[in-house]
Amino acid sequence: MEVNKIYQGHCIEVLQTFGDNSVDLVYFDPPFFTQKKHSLTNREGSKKYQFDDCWDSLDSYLNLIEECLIESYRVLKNTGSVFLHCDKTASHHIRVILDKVFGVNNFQSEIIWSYKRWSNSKKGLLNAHQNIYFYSKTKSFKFNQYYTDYAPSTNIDQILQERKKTTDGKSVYKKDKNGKVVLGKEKKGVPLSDVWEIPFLNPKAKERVGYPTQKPVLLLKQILKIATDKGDLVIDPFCGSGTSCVAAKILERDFIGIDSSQEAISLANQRLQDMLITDSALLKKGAKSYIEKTEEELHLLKSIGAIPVQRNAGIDGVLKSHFANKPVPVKIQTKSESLDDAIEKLERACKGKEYKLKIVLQTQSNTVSNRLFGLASDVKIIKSSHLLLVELQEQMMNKLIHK
Amino acid sequence: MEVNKIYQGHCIEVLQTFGDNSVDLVYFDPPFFTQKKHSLTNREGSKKYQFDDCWDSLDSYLNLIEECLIESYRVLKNTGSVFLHCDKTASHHIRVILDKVFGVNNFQSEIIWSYKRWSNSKKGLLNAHQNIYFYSKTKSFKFNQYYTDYAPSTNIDQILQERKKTTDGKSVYKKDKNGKVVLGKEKKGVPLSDVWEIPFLNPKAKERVGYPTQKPVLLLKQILKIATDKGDLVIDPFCGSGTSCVAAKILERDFIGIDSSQEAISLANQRLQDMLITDSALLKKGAKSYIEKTEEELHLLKSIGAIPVQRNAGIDGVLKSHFANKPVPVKIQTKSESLDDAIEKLERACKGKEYKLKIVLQTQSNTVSNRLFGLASDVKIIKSSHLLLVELQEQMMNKLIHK
DNA sequence: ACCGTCCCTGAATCATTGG
DNA sequence: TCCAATGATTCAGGGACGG
Repeated sequence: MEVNKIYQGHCIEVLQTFGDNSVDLVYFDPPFFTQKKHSLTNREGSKKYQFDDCWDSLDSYLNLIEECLIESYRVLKNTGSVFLHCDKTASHHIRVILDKVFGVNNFQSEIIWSYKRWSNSKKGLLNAHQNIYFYSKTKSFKFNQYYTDYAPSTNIDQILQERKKTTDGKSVYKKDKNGKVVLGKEKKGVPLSDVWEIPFLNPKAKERVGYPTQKPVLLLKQILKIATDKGDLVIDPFCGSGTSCVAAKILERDFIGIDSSQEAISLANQRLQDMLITDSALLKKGAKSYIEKTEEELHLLKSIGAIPVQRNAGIDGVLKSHFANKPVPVKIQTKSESLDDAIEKLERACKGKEYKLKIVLQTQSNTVSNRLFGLASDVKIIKSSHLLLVELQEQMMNKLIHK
Repeated sequence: MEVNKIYQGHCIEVLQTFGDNSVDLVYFDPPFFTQKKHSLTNREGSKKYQFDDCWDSLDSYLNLIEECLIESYRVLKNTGSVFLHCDKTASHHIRVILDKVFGVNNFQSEIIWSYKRWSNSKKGLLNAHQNIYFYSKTKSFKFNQYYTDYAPSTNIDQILQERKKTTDGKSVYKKDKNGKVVLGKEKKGVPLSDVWEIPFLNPKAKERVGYPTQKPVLLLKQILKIATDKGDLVIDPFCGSGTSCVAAKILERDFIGIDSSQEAISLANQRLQDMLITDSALLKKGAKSYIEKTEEELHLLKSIGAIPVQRNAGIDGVLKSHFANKPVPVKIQTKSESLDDAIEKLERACKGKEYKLKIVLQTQSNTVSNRLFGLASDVKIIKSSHLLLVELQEQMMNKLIHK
């Protein structure tokens, strides 16, 4: 059989043409049993891709999955494994099948792909994850240990210090004769956990090709990295728009894609030529880079019932409840700002918008604003409780001194 | 049946004594199916023998779960729901049972409790989550929507603008005839998602009591908050060390715990008793009940640079920096308290201690204190920024009306 | 009870502007 | 020309509504 190609056909029939023990990884991303038709138009609006995820019954769906998994099991090498991607709808039934086909003891992990996404008005909790089941064919499966950064709260410096036991059995940090701490051997980081926070493919991302249920390349790369080496063979029996194939090509793994839809295959082939991958700014810079407020500012905002605003200079928050049917923007005076500066910045940020009330939270005990006199401004000043406290203490101090 | 009590016995037998449609929430945290560990412990030693007596087979384990779920279903009100906490070993089988007993359509969410954990040297991915299945008895289940912060990458100032559809179906921001953007209605925040990152143990509280599978109180509180109201009845048929009972008590829900082990029950009662002892101690000082600080109070305290103090009726926090070489106690006026009440409580709590400054944070716009006149009290009143805001808005409203 | 259609959301990218 | 700030845009997937 030829690798690095996408085959058209029913996945079981195509799989049957492959030999035993020849594949390193099966990435299995079947329809999720949503009983819905999924359709999406591509970016130019020229083509509409859709696939039917409607089934006669749960049993007929599960039968297909089972047969396909049996074939997958057969073609896998002894060091191989399967990653089965599904969502809450049928995950439990599918895992029962996986137990049956691969064996309970070859269950390795339930990977949770978690993401933030635009919300909706559902009663209940917002859906924000999908499940990936990781089963190996045997105990001697291939696994590349992968280390992530330490949690931000971890004191890395401390971890790097060497430790010793004192005579009374306590563990303390070792110090040399000059009293300096001894740095220990290199630590690799924390082993990758089974909860993966990877951004959902945003509607605006160029990586999107218009195929429904498209997965981010990043997710597939992570799977391929931990379960295969360069040159290994990856099979995706429901390849759809071919994300797994793209990831395999990037990481120099061989791949075989299978899909029943000719349209999907053309699309996947197109992607393999273009290799259009956008790297997520969010992931590159980190979610923290968007946060520009200090803890104190956040507490102050929340204590007055405001939602923090991170992406607008001049506005630090918006009150949850409107005033006169309009939102109320809030600006916190910074240490280096005069009250007038703060007011001006807020005014500027509100240009072109009809607010009925704007708030500046005064945090510094400087003189009263000059700007407000004689001006018909709807900016109002409110002193922070902390400022009131500081002013009170100053007053009391003065009294104590004068005694 | 008596509430706020822990019963000893087989969960099914105890459940059978309860009436139909009488319970608001069942928190179901069964023992893990330890069939696999059974053989492991045989090799390693006799330490874990306590677990291996339970189950002959997976089927007998699942039978127990099923019977117990059937009883749980019976006792639940139509607005009630069940939260079933389980471990990956048998979670899929248990969910099949849940589908059977509660109905596929009453599946609401698979909650992922994810946590950071110390790494081990296991081959494969680090286990860092557990699953909680949320099923309701009927469609009209009780659910308290709970809103969280927007993602830092969201431009909230922008999404407050109203939108409209153009003739060609695109969504654009609405503008009035003067070219100004039109501001839309109030936003509450983002609905809580089904992935909950909660630390294994609350780092601040000395929560651990030594029971093997103890769950953090925070996790249980979150469940109770979204699925019950004050005064509702919560049942935990496998209550173990009684975390759910503790959470229920904190949040003023009624609870019934059931466990077969007398040891577990003593432990759970001990935990509840500890809370009671604190209560009675507080009663002597004049407190009414165990009060938990709300998030608002915590933000208020932190915004003025105070450290929250738990479980002291007269003092809610202490300032980080001393005044005149003495600590400064802070009390927040509660909604139902008059300013004088608050002052009196603070004074009483401070009796016998030489503070140079005591602060009451006024949160309600009631009349000025009478008590302070003519009294040489060192209690000082500071208005919360939120109160200042509310007063300002009232003033402005009055002006608008009088025009 | 069951379609199809429309409306509403907000995360995060892309596009444009401004310095 | 480059960078940061911010305005514009997309679309899954709920609910509501109408037939």
